[in-house]
Parts: sequence; structure tokens; C-alpha cells
Amino acid sequence: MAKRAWLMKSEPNVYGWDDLIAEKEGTWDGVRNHRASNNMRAMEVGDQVFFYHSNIGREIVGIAEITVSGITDPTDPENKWAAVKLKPVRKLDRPVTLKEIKADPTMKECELVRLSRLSVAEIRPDEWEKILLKSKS
DNA sequence: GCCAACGTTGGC
DNA sequence: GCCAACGTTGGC
Repeated sequence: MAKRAWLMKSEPNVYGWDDLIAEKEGTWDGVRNHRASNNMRAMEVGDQVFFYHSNIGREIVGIAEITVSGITDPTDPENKWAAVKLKPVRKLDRPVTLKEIKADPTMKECELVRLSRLSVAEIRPDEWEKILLKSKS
């Protein structure tokens, strides 16, 4: 089964990597953007997710994995928005900043750079590898 | 159905 | 704190 990869943004002072670690499994709800919601609908259990700190830090800090997919947002009375659950996998050796990603001309096309306001973005396999590589340097 | 006004997100 | 980008709302 072809796994896809994603990037999810969260403000660390609201819900950061440490909160996900503490909870062991987090529910990603409250997303009210169609593109982000569609991305979540496309997720499958086992998909890998970069965990990104927006606003404070502006960097990818860790890798998480989808544990439950295709659920409806429990905070949505209309039951029309999607949600997923995810668990932490590991912290990156070193955070990869948005600045570094933007500085790489081959990353211009990724949703993270193109659509800065999108809170749930798709990461293509080659982009995933490039970011991982940066975290090891 | 168009578009101006407004609100929100998130980088800087 | 400012502003650009984007989404939503509401008047016409």
C-alpha cells in the first residue's frame, strides 16, 4: 500500500510536539478549511506526518503517524468536517526550519511553501526525503 | 453570479 | 505589530 506523507501545522503554545508526546495520541480536529480537510480525508492509517510548529519556531520538529483515519470531527455539530488521530514517532535529529525549506529552489512547488496558510499540507515523497536529509545535517 | 468588505491565518 | 494571501459573507 502506497503511503503518502503530510505536514500538519500547530502553534506550539496551543498544541505542540510536547503535547502530542504527553498525550501519546492526538486527535486532529477543528480544521475548517476545505483543502486541509480534503487532505485529511485522503490520509490512511500508517501515513507519515511532519509535525510543524507555526508562528513560534516555524520549523518541523518531529514525525508522527496516522493511527485513525476517516473520522468526522467531534467538534463539528454538522458532522461534515474530517478529522484524524495521530501518534508521535520520533523527534527529528534537528528541526528543519521553514527558512531552510524556502531556501531550497526545488521545494518551491510544495504546498507548505505555495500555500502558506494551509494547515494540513501534502508532502511528496521526494520532498519528504529532502527534508529528512536536512534534519540529519 | 459578481465583487467589495471583512475576518483569519501565519510569515516577517 | 504589520500585512499579504486566502476564505467567507452579503449586497446588488
